[in-house]
Amino acid sequence: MDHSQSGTNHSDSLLFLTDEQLRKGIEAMFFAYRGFTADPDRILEGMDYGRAHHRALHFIHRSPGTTVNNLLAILNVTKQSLNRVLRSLIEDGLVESRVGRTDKRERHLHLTTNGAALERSLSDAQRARMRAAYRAAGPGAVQGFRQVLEAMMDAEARRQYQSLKENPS
Amino acid sequence: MDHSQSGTNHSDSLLFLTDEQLRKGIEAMFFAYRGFTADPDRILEGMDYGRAHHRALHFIHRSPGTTVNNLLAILNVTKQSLNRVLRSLIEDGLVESRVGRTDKRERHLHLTTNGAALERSLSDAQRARMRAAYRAAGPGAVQGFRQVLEAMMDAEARRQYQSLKENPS
DNA sequence: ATTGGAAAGTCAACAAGGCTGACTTAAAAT
DNA sequence: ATTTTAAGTCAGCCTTGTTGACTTTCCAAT
Repeated sequence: MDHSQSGTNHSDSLLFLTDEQLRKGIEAMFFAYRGFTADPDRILEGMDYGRAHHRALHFIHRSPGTTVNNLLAILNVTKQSLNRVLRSLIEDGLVESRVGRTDKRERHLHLTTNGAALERSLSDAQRARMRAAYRAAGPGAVQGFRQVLEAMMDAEARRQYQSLKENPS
Repeated sequence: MDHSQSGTNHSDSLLFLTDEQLRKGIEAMFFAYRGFTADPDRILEGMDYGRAHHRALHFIHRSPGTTVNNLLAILNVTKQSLNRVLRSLIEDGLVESRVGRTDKRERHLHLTTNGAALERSLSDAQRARMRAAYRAAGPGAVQGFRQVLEAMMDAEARRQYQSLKENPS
């Protein structure tokens, strides 16, 4: 790769993207993601839970009855890592694991009443921030935001994101 | 908070934001951040370094001569945590720590030639993805993306983000 | 000039949440 | 009947975050 221009190029594309513009985008992602996770993190600190538990609760809420394997594919962690999280959620009565009726090897995951309550308090906080950000940025910004994020995903993540999109619970 | 409508509200704002729209934004952040960090993570795996080292290299490159305290404020970690990372970078000759000339308690951080080379390979990869995402999303999307991210930051992070903005290296 | 406090660094101990590898059980698929 | 798949578990390791206690250096105010 040619570094003599540090990658800046004003001539070979539809957009004029300077390294400076790209770097601001990178830094915006870094600082914004911190804000994005801040409220749920605050709620969970002091409980025995962390961000990993939040993710599990979110996607079980999103796709009730999902299997462990489905969840592994979405979260992109090892089953040992997920299992530690799920075990504590099940032991604490926030998640229920039901043996599959057609395929008894599978475990189908559901939130209990308590689990749904915690998930809601976490997602309320996160939605409140997202709502405030959307409103501050204005209607036009929302679409651009989602378009850039979607284009930033790996192909497999985008597939998962879109299939969640098409399958609203 | 009233959950009877799960937070959906079509009447008290400029924007019509359903919980579904907000949740898609949340999931977009989750999947996109994974893509955002994927390329540098791949480069660093196998080296003794991780994401924490990447962050330090990025902001030292961004603000050469920054002090340890400045870096702590930006990264929002404890000095013990940062110190472990900085120590390995200094030992390996990627970062240089210079005693301050006016205030000798301070250490001013600079990338060495080797440090700058690694930082460049990391940021080249990250910029390439950001550039591709921007181009795929189109010119209008870029501004919306940045506006929403900026509005999503905590006040202090936004201040830091903007002061980096106003002070291009 | 002394002292108080800030900046930096270090040590020890710990926790969350990733990982690999090896292994079991049960059930489905071939 | 055998192989493969889904789930779960145990042990051990790594990175990166945390607290708390402590030292050294050095500026700045009294």
